[in-house]
Amino acid sequence: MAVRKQSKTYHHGDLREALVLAAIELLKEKGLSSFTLRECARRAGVSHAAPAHHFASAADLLAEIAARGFERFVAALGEAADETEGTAMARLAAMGRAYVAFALANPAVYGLMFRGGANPLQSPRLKTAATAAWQQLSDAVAAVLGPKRKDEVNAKAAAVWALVHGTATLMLDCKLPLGPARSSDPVAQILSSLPGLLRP
Amino acid sequence: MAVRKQSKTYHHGDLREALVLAAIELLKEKGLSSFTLRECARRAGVSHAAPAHHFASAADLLAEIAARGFERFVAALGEAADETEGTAMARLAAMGRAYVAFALANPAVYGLMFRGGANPLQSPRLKTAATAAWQQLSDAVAAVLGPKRKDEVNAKAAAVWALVHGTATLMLDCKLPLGPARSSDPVAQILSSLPGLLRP
DNA sequence: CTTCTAATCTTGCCACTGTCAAGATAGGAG
DNA sequence: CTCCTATCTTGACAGTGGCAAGATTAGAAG
Repeated sequence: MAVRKQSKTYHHGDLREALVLAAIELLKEKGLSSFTLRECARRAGVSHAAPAHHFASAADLLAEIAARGFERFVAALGEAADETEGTAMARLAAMGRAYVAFALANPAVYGLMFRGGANPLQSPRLKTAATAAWQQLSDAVAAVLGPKRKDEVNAKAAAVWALVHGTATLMLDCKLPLGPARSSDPVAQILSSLPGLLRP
Repeated sequence: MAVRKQSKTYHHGDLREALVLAAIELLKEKGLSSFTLRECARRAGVSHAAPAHHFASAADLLAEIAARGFERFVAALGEAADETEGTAMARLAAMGRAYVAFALANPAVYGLMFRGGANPLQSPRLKTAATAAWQQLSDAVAAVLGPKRKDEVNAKAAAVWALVHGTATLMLDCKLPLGPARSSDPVAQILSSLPGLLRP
């Protein structure tokens, strides 16, 4: 379905975009492990060597998808913060929930964003988006802590990032509740101890 | 180097073990992405189809390695707890450091242990080790919290797990300090806010 | 409008992978 | 000693990513 353009024209018209969309769909269906450049070409209705003219390698296509994912990710965090009124802590908590929700809604893309291919965060575009995300979270943490030394804000922000990132990856990889007692909403349960993280 | 047994005997003698060792070395050198069953066979000095008699598939070999990794992991956590005298909190902190240290020392294996192959934690052996690890951490958390409802202990333990797991994966995947200010020991910096996690 | 250049796409190939099937070898029970 | 069975080898197959050479066409240059 979707963008399987099967026109009779020799030239596709917008192959690059079609490949990206096909790849995202393929990732959603089969996951990263069975992602294939040739399958993307097939879904775009094009020969197996056509992608080479738009992406230097398969990893390049995935890098593009990771970059787009990170940009959507930053937008989602921003929206969560903007839509939430109340204390700075409430905004931070909303961002945390948005963080995990994004990961759960886009498992393969989230995986690409962090452990993407071999060298992570190398594309300048990806690095820009990652820095923006970090800045958002760091600012939210600073707003909660009030006037503090920059070092301390950074340390706390890193801890918050680790907590939400760990929650997301555990949910994705292991269906987190390893222990016997599983809550109806394990994510909320974990994130409820987020405030405690921001005290000396 | 290592276990490249090149004897002239038609039968290897201990191929299964040799394959596991070769695979672990290969993972250390090249990482999971360029892991290859045929390369393992080559390093064990054996033909490309020989491994099939010991492992049903390539994923099976990796599952074996993940299981062994998880067992070493559980042992490392236990040692960290046993070697540490002092408060329950000190023991928990030591386990957290050991957790991250293990991940950093065995990046590929750690990756296998959690996001291993396709279906994670499916082997019974792996599941046993995972449950043991969870129990260790959960007990340590319970010792810190004192007499509490089981639900609360589970929630807090999950938060602790998420924090250390997130720290480990971020260190592995992104060289964590995304922000500008990087500490000399980012892990210690993050784990220093672990105590705050255990307060209502 | 014609021509021609450069981008795009196809076909065909290579080395490599995991897995299967069939034959070679040898260790160990009887 | 014989024979059975586990182990290992050889050879094949479909599939992959990447490269090279040719076909096709869009769009600029004249």
